[in-house]
Amino acid sequence: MYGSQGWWPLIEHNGTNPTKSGSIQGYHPNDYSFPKTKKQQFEICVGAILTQNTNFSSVEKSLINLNKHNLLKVDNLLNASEENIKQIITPSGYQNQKTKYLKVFASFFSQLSGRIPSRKDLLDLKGIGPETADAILLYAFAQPEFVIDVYTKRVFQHFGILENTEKYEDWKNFFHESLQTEKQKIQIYQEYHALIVEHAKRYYVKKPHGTQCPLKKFLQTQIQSK
DNA sequence: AACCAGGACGTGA
DNA sequence: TCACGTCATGGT
Repeated sequence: MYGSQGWWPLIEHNGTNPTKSGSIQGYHPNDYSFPKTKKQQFEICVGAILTQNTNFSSVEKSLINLNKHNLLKVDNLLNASEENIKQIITPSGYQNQKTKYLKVFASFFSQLSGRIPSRKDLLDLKGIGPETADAILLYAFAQPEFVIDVYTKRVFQHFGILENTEKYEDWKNFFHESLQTEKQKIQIYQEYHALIVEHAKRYYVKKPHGTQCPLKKFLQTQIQSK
């Protein structure tokens, strides 16, 4: 129903017909060949950190600001002063801590020199938790790591699939086990998470969550009474 | 005007 | 391990 979501959005790309509106027109539906450059790869990582507990439309402003100052290049971000970065990423909030997170990650990223980071190495970085690590791995490095966010939990706990109190890894295992396809796995993981977010934004923001959810038509028998 | 957004960290029990 | 407070801005 919603169609391809075109995640992860990029502020500059050569994709054709970005259909989704937004301040950066960066979505690229049905094109899973991104990131194409190291700068785009780094931009996705920066966006994943900036979007923690923040609306992505606010993150877009910060990303545009960063790009305007040419700070989406790793080396330039490493050389920038913290005060400068703080001011530039103010629109997306938490600028004091996120500036430090970006500095730490930029240092890590530059030392990768093209290699794919391990999940554990990412989690050891201050400011990178399980969700941000998986978002970076899935969308920036095309690794098969399903992303679990608050929306995912909201939708699937509504139908009694799992409880919100389950651990992050348990939620992730459920999706990995349910999506055991070798074919197009990365695309499916990327698309499915984006679709969950889109769906949850429509039916799981206002409380009580999910009252108008059209999936009830298919899953009603699984709703657990409380 | 209160609520929340594509979380993570630090603390004390 | 786990529950809870904190971090900041901007849109609805």
